[in-house]
Amino acid sequence: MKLKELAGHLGLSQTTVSRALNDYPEVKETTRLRVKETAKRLGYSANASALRLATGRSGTIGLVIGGDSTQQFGPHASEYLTGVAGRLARDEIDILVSPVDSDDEIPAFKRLIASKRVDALILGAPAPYDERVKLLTKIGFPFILHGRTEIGEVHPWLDIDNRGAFHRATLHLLDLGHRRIGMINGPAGQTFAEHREIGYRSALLERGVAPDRRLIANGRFTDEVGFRWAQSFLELSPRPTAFLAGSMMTALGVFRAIRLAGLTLGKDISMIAHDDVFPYLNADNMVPSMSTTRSSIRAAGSRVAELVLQVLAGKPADEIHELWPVELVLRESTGPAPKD
Amino acid sequence: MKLKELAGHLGLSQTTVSRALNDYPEVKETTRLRVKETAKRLGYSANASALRLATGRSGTIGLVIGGDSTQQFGPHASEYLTGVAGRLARDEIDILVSPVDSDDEIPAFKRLIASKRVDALILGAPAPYDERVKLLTKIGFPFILHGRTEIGEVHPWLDIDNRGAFHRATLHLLDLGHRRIGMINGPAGQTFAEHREIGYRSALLERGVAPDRRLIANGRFTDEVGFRWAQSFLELSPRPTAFLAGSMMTALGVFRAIRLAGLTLGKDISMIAHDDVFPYLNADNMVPSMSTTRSSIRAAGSRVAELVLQVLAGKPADEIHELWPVELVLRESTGPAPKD
DNA sequence: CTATAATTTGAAAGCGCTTTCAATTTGGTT
DNA sequence: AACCAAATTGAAAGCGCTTTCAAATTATAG
Repeated sequence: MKLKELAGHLGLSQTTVSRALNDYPEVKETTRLRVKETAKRLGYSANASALRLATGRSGTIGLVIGGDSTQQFGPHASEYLTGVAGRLARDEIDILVSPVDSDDEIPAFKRLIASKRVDALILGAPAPYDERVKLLTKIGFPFILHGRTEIGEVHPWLDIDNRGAFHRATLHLLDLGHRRIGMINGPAGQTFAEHREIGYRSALLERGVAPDRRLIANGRFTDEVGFRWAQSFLELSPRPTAFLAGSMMTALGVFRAIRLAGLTLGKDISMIAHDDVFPYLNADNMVPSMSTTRSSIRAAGSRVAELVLQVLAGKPADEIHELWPVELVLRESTGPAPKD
Repeated sequence: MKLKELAGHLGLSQTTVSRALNDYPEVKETTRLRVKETAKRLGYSANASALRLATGRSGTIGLVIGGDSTQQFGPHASEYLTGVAGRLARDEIDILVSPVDSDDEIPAFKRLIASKRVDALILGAPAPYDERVKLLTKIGFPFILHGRTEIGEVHPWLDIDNRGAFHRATLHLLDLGHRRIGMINGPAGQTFAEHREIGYRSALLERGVAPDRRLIANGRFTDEVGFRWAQSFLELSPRPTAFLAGSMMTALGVFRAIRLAGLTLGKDISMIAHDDVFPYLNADNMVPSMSTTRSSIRAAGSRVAELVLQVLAGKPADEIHELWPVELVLRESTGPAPKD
């Protein structure tokens, strides 16, 4: 069923039918109704390619997940995607998922843009000097960044206050008397991880505690990484009395290491983990329940989608900067530092 | 940069340039090289919409995740997506992620197809009498199903042997002397969950153990669901001595309930969980390490993508049926049933 | 050297839509 | 009843590519 046929059925021209379907004002109300009714009845749906070619807009937004060198989407990806998809579906915008492999990232981006496959891009997991961001700002292609870079360029972004979150969490642990706080952070080289470290360090300095680089680790957000680092930290002497974990997955590993060492979480050792709010892994339900710095990555995805639409609608880039606060939710995994 | 301009630069017609880029045999080798080189140098990349319109193929495959009534992608989704994306990227096929909301699922499908947005669909998480599958087979639209239905229709599918996996796991527990085995299954109404229950029940019957419906539960794959059901099962008397968990998330919840009841996993209580192989949650690293029925959902995603390409290449539907075996990996969470 | 076949290139139509510009119909005024 | 403005509809061009069919070029043979 193509427009021409539909027009035939109706005894109208393609022009009028097209206008009726697209709510142009100059078509008579009764014909509009008739057209829409018939279109629905016959199951007409415009050929997307033709429409895109004619309008020059693809009605598609590219979602670049995974980012850096990870050949895989993490557990965060699906939550994030859920948020993005939920928002874009409302406007009938398609999502093109790009698992750009880091080898020829930049050329791949250029092709993506040159082929007019997407109207805009949603980028995530930036490095401090992200080449993709540089490229896109240079050529003026619409995009939004989930996260931030250290590049001076003005461009739209949404980020959570990673620095603030870890600053506050660290301060809280310090106020509970902890002095040796192990930090199991995300992958080195990612801006968000660096921000978290900055927050952590600045809190220590504020309270006059010298950071110990043996207590700072980087790695992917897996239970294994959490477990290994926690174990190695616990072998130090004196050992840390508290942990900061970069993700709930990390926390699960740390949890296990603590238990395996015969220690009790919330008593011998405290922990605060960052929680991106996975519906399938609830900090509240753990035993002991987990104190977290919490920020919904799904909500962020939804908002990022909203913002990229605003970018496309012409809102100036310098008005699209959002820094989301991160909650500190105290539960049972944090307690006063044990007396020596 | 459009084809016409590129042709101008080269002093050739659009026709020849198009043919050169698409490796038509009738173009002279030297010109082909010259064309390709110049195209690359000038960063030419064909307008996707025009190309799609002209060829009638969209070069896009729709990925319908989440399926049923879940307004969200689960933790499996990202792994699955990684697999699918990895394979399709090799052929430069785009992925359109469809978070079809269950309200108007069928109309949404019809629109998706009528608008020629995708060349084929990848469906997952079917119900036994899946309307989507019925529709697609009826109208003859190319697709592959990850999972199976009870509908008689012939269509391509790939599934893991859920029945066999749970049959075997249950048999193993029975052979260890367990007689009361709690089953915390996936969402009711999904074929895979029903298959698992069938496997579980048939194993019990084989050993002359009467299934106890109080020991069979359904729910989403979250730690919370696992926790709640496990707790309620443990309150029964006599309580179960073993658990089957539908996912690693479920298992985490069960784990917690066991510990909270003062029991020891692997000694007082045994557990086998189904593991879709998440890189961020390793059954081996748990304490005690978790016995699992294991099947990589990422590998399945990759294979499903491969198969949908074969469907598009014209391979007959009745030749595309794959039932993947599921490994039973025994670790420390399973042990002989305690003496009463 | 021509005639003919084989190779290589080009002109133009068409994919299914939107949109400009022109044509037609309708309604309100004298 | 005639006229002009406003409302409504239509014809046709164009979006950027592929592909058919015809034309031009080159190679091969007589």
